[in-house]
Amino acid sequence: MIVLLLYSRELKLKYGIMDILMQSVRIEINEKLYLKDPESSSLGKKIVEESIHMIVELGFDHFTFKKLGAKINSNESSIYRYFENKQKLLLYLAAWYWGWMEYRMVFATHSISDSKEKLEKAIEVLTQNVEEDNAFSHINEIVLNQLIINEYSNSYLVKEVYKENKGKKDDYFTICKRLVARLSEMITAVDKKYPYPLSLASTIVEGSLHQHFLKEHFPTLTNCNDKINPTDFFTDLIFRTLNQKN
Amino acid sequence: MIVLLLYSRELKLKYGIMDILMQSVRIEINEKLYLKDPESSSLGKKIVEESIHMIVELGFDHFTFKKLGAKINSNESSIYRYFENKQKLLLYLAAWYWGWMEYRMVFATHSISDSKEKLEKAIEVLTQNVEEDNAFSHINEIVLNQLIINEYSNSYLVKEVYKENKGKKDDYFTICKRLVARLSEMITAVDKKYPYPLSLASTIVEGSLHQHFLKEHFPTLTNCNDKINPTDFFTDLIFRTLNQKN
DNA sequence: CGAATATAATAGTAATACTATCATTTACTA
DNA sequence: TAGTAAATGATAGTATTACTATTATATTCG
Repeated sequence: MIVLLLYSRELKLKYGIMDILMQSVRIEINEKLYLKDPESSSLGKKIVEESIHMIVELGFDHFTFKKLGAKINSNESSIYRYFENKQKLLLYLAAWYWGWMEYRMVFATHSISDSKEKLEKAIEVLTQNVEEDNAFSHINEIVLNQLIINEYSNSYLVKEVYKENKGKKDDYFTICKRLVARLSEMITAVDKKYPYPLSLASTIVEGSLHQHFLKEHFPTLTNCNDKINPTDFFTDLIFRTLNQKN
Repeated sequence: MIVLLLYSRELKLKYGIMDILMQSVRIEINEKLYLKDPESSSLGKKIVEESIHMIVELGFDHFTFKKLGAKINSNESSIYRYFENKQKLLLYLAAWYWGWMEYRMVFATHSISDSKEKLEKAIEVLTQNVEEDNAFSHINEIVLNQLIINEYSNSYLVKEVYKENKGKKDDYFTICKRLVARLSEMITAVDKKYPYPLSLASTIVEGSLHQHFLKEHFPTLTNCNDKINPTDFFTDLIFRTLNQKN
């Protein structure tokens, strides 16, 4: 869930309302993903902040707590007090990412009453490349977006997750599930008769990451490039699909 | 490429033509993926055969050459003579899988002249769950299909691949690229004006794996289940999308 | 100021991902 | 059929990883 704090009138005047909101948004994350809340200390924040850069740089496989400790002038053992292991840290980052995406999607679509427009906006938010960091949170969203594009599958392919937590596995993905459910509802609002709203929603969410990945690493497998982006492709796809006159 | 050997008339009578073809099909795999061709010896075949089962059982992360050696009554060091490391072995298996899919797709669609029918058949072959093993090759295709569903992303997310092989990285995926290109052409044949045939093709190919994965591990994120399968979803999606009358 | 708490430093363990060496079996050839 | 090359097996060894445990040193807070 998202927690909003109240800010003074002065602050609201100084920054825009969106910025204020961003500043005060806190993305709530499943407690089982950490041992000690990284938001509760400056070391914790540094761990999260720097791990994002490091995973993007080295790839998840070559990322270790020891290397991270060295980089932030801290110690391996200290990092272990925040996260059980690096898989949990990755899941934490993924949860944060989905929470943030959900927040942006809900925020951007909330005031739109036309269902088509609403869905269009949602797709835009979900499939766009993140190009601006809100600069309030310690998390660099641009780099985090890159991380998720590169490693997203790791975050749910780690067999640990669903072996360790039989029955509870879904907990880790509550946010992502909620996001897909919301998108699915928007699809249904546009076309009540469409029979696969959930599959279409999950295809948009993960297909978008995939197209971004292809664009970067295997450009011959996609039409996306500097000019055409995944948003164009998916917007076109969804509106061709819904409300057919057959 | 696919190599066909010639068989005697007797054999052709004994088995059907498809079976014969299957028996004589050999999927050619990039030589850089192995040190010694595993098809060239019984040990090599055992390595490939048993590794598939083991990776599905343990998950790729917990799979090791030592464990595999124990299982096939061979030695870690012997396996290293066939494959540089387990990542390469996974890439080998993925290459085999895509080669086999391409073969099935080409075979199944070759004689169809109507472009819609052709595309429909291709989608069917690519998105269906593999339920029958051809029983000729030593590779169990049902289990391999399961492996690819579980671990496919590993096979191209391993940073090694595109760090080690800058510029050459695509080589490992030639077959997959060719498959997507063929599918893309079939899409264009149905609708010459459709602007994203490559993206649509890659979305089908990887989206199908993803839907199979969700069906199994996160059923609330998909409409696919025992009755509805990814083939239904994608067939519907593609034919709604192409040849709109707008 | 003292006590709790957080962090750092160090050491140690078991597993992994290899490499190297040498012994043995098998296959092939003169 | 002996003799040799090639394939495989057995064993050992190394560096790295993913931790756990222990103890020492800061830092914070009542």
